[in-house]
Amino acid sequence: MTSSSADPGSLRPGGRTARVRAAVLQAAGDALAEGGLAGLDLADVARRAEVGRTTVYRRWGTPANLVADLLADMAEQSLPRTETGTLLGDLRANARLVQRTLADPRQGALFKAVIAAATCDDQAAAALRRFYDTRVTEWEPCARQAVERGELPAGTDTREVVRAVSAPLYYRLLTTGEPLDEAAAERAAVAAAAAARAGAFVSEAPEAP
Amino acid sequence: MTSSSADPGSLRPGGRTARVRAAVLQAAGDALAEGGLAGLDLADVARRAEVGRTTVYRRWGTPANLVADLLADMAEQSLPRTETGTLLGDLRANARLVQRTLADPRQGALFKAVIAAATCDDQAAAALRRFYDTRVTEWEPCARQAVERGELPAGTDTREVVRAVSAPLYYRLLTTGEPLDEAAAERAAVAAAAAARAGAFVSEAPEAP
DNA sequence: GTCATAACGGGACTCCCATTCCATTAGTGG
DNA sequence: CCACTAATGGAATGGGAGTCCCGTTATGAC
Repeated sequence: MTSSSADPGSLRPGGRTARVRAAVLQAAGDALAEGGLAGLDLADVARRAEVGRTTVYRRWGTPANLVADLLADMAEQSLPRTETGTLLGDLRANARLVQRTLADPRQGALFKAVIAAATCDDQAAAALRRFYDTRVTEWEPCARQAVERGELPAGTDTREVVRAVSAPLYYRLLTTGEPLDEAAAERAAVAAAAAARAGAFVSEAPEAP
Repeated sequence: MTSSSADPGSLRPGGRTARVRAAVLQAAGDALAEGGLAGLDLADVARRAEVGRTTVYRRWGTPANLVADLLADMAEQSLPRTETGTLLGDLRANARLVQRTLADPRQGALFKAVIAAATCDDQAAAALRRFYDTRVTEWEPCARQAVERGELPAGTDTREVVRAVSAPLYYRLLTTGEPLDEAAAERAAVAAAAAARAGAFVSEAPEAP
C-alpha cells in the first residue's frame, strides 16, 4: 500500500485545511481561557470554530492533543527580547513580559490550562517543554552577556538564571490568589539577579583543572 | 422542615462514615498519582475504595470536590519544621523537604494533579491556597528569626522568602523533564537566601515615618 | 437494649461524548 | 479547465459516566 493514512492535514495543508486549523486553535484557546482544561469539550470547540465535530475528532482526537498543537502554535509566536545593557535591566524586562502575559485574563487562564494539560498527558508535557525551551533560549543570552561583562561569575548556568525569573511568577499564579502585579515582577527580577550575582547558579568549577 | 440536608457525613461523622471517607481519599490519591486529574473517575475511585458509586457521587459529586477534600486532609498532616540556627540551614532543610516530596513518584504525581485541579475549579483552588498557607505559616518563622538575628534586612516579607524556596522546585516539576535532585534543592535554598540578604523581599520602608 | 433515621449500596435509567459511515466540497497536479 | 482524491460535515450508532429510586445497614440518642 502507498502512504495511506499520514494524519489528515499533512497532504493538503493549504487553503481550507489551514483555515480549519486556525479556527479550531482559536476556539480551543477561547474555551480553555473560559473554562480551563475541564471546559475543553471537543464538540464545543467544533461548534465555536464553526467546523464539523467529525473533523475535530479525526484531526486531534483528544483534548490533550489539541492543547499540544496549540502549544506548538504558541511557540512559533515567540517575542524578541529587549536589551538594556545590564543584567537587572534585561531580567526586569523579561519579568514584566511574563507578568503581563500571566496577568492578562485570557492568557493567564490559557497558561494555567496548558500546564494542567501537561500534567495529564505526555504529549502535551513534551509540547510544553519545547515551548519553554524556546522561550528560555530566546532570553538566555542576556545572562550569558552578563557573564562576559563580568557581572556574573564564570560557570553560571545561564538558562537557570532566566528560569529563576519566571519561577516565582508561575508559582504565584498557580498556588495563591494574590494578583500578579508589577511589584511581583520587580521582586522576581531583583531576586534572580541577586541570586545569580551571589553565585547560586554556578554549576561546576569555572575552568582549569 | 428540620435540618433536612446538611451534606452527608456531617451529622454522623463517626464509625462507618469516617472509614468510607478515609478509604475514598486513599483511593483518590492512588488514582491521581497513577493517571493524573484526567484519570480521576469517580466510579473508578468507588471501585478502588470498595464503596458504592452512589456514595461517592452523593458526598463529593465532582472530581474537583474530591480533590479539595483530599487537600484539606493533606493540610492537616503538616510536618514540623527543623531549626538549624542559620537562615541558609533552615531554607536548605525546607528545600530538601519539598524536593524529596516532589521527587517521590506518588507524591509528585499527586501534587501535579492537585495543581491541575486547582486550575479548573474554584473550590479546589481555595483548598490549595489554604494548604500552602498552612505550609508557609509553618516555615515562615525561620525567616522571621533571621530578621531578628540581623541576617536579613528589616521589613523583609518573610512569607515571600519561604515561597521563593519552593517556587523554582515547583516550576521545574511542572515545566521541565529534568529530575528534581538534591542539587536543585541546594540551588533553590542558596538562591532564596542570597536574594533575601540582598533585600529583594523588602516590601516597604522598615519603620518610623 | 431499643428506636429513629443518617448514611450506604445495588440496579435501572438517561444523557451526552466519541466513533463510524458515506455523501459532499474543494485543494492540487495535469 | 478538468479529473482525482484529500479533507470536511451531517447523521446514525454505541458505550460509559452521572442520576434517581428504594431497600438495607449501622450510628447515636434515650
